[in-house]
Amino acid sequence: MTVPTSSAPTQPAAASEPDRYDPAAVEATWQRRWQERGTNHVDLTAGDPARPPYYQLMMFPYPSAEGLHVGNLFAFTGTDIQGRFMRQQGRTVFQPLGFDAFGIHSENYALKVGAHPMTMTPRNVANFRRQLDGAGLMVDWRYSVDTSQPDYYRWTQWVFLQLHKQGLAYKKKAAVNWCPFDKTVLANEQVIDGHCERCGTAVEQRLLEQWFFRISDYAGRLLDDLEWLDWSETTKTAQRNWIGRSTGAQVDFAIATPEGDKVATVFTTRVDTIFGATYLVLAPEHPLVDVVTTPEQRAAVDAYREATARQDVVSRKIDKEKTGVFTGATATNPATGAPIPVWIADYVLMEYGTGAIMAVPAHDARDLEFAEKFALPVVAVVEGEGAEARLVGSAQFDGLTVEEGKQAVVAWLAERGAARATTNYRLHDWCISRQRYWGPPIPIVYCERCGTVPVPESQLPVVLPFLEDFKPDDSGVSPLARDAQWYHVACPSCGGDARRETDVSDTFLDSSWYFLRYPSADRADVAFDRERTKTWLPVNSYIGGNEHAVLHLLYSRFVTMALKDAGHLDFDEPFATFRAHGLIVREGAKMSKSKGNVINPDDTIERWGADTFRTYLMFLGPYEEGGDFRDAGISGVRRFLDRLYNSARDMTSEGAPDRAVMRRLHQAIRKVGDDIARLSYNTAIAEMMSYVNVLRQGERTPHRDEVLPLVQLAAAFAPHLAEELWARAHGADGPSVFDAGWPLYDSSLAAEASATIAVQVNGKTRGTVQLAKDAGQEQAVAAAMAEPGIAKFVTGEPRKVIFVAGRLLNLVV
RNA sequence: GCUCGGGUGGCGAAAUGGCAGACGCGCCAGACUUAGGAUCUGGUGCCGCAAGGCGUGCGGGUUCGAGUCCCGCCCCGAGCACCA
Repeated sequence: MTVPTSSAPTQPAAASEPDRYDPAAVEATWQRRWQERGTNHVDLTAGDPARPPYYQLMMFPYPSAEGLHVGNLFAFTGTDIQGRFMRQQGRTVFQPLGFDAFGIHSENYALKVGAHPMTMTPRNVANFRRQLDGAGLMVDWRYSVDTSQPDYYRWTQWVFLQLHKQGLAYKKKAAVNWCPFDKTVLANEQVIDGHCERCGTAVEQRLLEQWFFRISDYAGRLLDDLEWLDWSETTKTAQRNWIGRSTGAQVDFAIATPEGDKVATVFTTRVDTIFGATYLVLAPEHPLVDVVTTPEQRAAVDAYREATARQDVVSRKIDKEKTGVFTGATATNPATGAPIPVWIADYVLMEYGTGAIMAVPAHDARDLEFAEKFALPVVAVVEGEGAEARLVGSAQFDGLTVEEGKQAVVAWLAERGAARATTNYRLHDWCISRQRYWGPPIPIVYCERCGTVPVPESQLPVVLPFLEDFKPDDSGVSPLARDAQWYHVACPSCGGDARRETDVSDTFLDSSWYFLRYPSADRADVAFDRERTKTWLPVNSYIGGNEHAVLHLLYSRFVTMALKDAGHLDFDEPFATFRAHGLIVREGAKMSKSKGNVINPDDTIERWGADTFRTYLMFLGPYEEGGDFRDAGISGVRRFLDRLYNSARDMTSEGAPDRAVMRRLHQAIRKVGDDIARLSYNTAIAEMMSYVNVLRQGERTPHRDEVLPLVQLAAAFAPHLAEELWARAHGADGPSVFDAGWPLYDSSLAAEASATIAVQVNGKTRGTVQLAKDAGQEQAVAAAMAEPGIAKFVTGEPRKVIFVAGRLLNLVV
């Protein structure tokens, strides 16, 4: 009773043999049909008010030459299930996908294999498309992006100009992280433990002119919104750590010099300990150092400053041994009036706070280490630990708690104009300059007469020229400078001789706004269309890896806020909901090429089928925690899909469905729906397996009404198989199973007639009794006492009886 | 050091304070088979013949009842870190 649907020849089987699930044939058929029928196409006007728009976003991949990684597939499948499920729930789902094709990664790979990124990238993208379609993702490719194409990066450059217009882009000569291997500047976010995130080389300090974005201006907003954003807690925590708010106070210390008093302002989070501040430390680069240093100390101070300047960023932060030099100057502690010495030391950083601290060695480990090394006084002003801590030796503040002390001391100092409460952020401005080739040229022109001139929007894109030799060098200048024809340009302002900015922008700028582009990807005249943006954004649901918790997600939020402030958007936050998925490992170990334990999706799909692969990836463990891919386990999922297939093959429409089976079905409808919605895919699959076991119990012939709803439940996980079985039941030309809705849940059908009650005696489970659903305590006790196995533990009258209807009875004797 | 996660059978894992181990892998036994690395059925936390006892990293506590809540530790993973 099956409708032959596959154009691919099925295995020639003996007439007596029933047909078997053939994933390759089913998947080829449906991938073709989806394409022919435009099943994955979405109407971006979202014209049907009964089907409200739902923007489901997945993190677009970098199209590597190696092809799709299982990690990609794990991420995409988990997102795809959400998108397909929402479509079944009646939403108009937009679930686009594109390619993050620019960047050092591609460029380095091209250099390594002697290829050119401009020719290599389209090949890689095509291979990714093939693999992604083979995995059965519900993607509307009509709205895709490739960040390395001029029709995309034209608008990346436009985004730069919008930020520039607002004064959020600026150039400064700065000590930057320089990777001597990749020969480029790295953002702080790309330096891991002093090493380049990409190649692992130790990062050096270099002074270069760089373009920065003033993300630090947005630190407060970026932090505050985390309060209400519906994001994975792990991601929010990572962002909070990164932004690093600390509240405290700035305090002014007068330093005596021959030209009169100078003021050194320090930042402290422990102003309550000011009575214990026994010396002052300035960062070596602090502008006051020159002013306050005495002639006797000048030589020592200069030598120390020079040594610090020579030191690279890495060793300054990693050498924990305290060093420093006395300036010869004396400051006055504004709380005690006592003279305290002024030192310089490289453990105080110019970039953070005010570049100066008051040292309280009694209550700060770093200050203590320094004080001990240089024999500076240590004065304790807090006694006790934690909540018990009280101020001592602090004049009128004695006896206050730390918190009370902070308030009182800052207020007292503020009265004399010597202090003010402030907030500091650890977040640094975002350096977007890259002295590399494979990225969008920063749209700036330098004119001798007009200075720094932004390229007019009408002249975008500034096209990245094809450079035969794009290899970076040690000059600190981008390879683009070598293309004289490109480099020399007429000033857009005066028409005179000018030269182009040769830096390209950071890949993270490309990806900071791609979700805005998707709905308008077909538009050549605007970055993003007002109406489409209004319909589709903010993104309803974003799912991706936590490796982007700070970089990509923070930058996207910042750029969105900046574009909003410029009047281009009317929302602050781009992603209403974000969920971080876990990491996938294999047999307990991280997958890596060097270990040779990488799973090749092509091989796995060929062997097991895409539907089995998808479902198994989701079955490994909790989606948000990741999972362990064990090769042996996949057969269980395949067995499940086989049984689903066989159930549909064998099902009958004669007679009526079984009541008990239908009860289990309705319980499953509810649980699977709830579980998918909360990304608990592994338990959703377990529930379906459990139901199939009921369905096939004793090799019974299942009823059509028992089987088809299961096909719908499984559809998001195994879309090809579900379409096939659905089409066989409803005709090959009928609507897609994804437009057939979600099976109706009927709580009266799901309800159990009787309940199994656990009976405990003194909290130990001694047995169970079967009771009517609405049975009361008396009936429960009577039933329990009628069981000899239970009654023998009950001596005399129970002292107390705990009864939880439908669940448990506890007799306390 | 600070901030988050997480520690449960042989393995991957389930469990609104209410029968710990659902579901799957593996394993054992059986059925069907010329065959089984196919399929189906049953079993499978540990100790014990059994009755029963013991079991969710360790130690306390709250509760009629704790994997779950509280306190103190230990271990694993992630983020931040001379950030004042």
